[in-house]
Amino acid sequence: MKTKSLSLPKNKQRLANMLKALGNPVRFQIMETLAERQMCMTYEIVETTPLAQSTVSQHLKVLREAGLIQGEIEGPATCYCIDPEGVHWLKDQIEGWLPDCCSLE
Amino acid sequence: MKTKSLSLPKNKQRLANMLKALGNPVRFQIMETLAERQMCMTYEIVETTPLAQSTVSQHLKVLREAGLIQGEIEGPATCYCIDPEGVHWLKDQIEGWLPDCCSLE
DNA sequence: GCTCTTTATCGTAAAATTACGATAAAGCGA
DNA sequence: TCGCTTTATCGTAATTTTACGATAAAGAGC
Repeated sequence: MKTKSLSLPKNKQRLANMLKALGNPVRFQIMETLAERQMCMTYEIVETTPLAQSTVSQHLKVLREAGLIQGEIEGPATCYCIDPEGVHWLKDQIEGWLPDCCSLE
Repeated sequence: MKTKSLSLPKNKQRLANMLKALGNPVRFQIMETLAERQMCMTYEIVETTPLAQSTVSQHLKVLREAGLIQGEIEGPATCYCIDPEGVHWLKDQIEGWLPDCCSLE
């Protein structure tokens, strides 16, 4: 008994999706780790958390599908980094959001 | 079996909380309605959604507790509007977030 | 006083999220 | 080839979120 449709326009939907992905503290921290280190193997990200590998892998999937990170298979491992286009788009959207009230200055 | 602590610093915690609140499409749309109309009685917000009054009231509570809106009791009703300070703070945080990569130009 | 309107909260059920271990799948080196 | 490492996915349980109706609380008007 959840998610009563209420479809937003595609842009807003994408934005809300990104915000939701970032709203989880684990995923939020993963983004900061990736920003700091430029790129990480999955197992390195796992090491920065108290969580199981499978759990982290799922969080990475959420971030990937939201367009916030990108992963490249590299031998048996995967190398993740921030998706600069996605994050740029997000920042752009937020900056122009609710322009009537609350603009910066 | 959820929410393995992982405490973020207080600022980031607040930011993640706001993002989570905005990640829900209903709440996202409520923010836009409030931005457009400046202020709304609760029942007006309910009318903009297909949801029950009690459900909308809960969503408003989440937004209020995240510091994104403020409600003022006005007679038997409540008048909601955007919390400009909170939204300003959010925009500020996002703008300065992940400065190493992905800065706007 | 009584009724009507408006809203928040409570109790609840349904659905989604989060987490884990176990299991695949795929590359590397001996 | 056979292990070993690394990762993604599957099946699952626990928790949280979302939604509703019913109920309280509080002001306005008669």
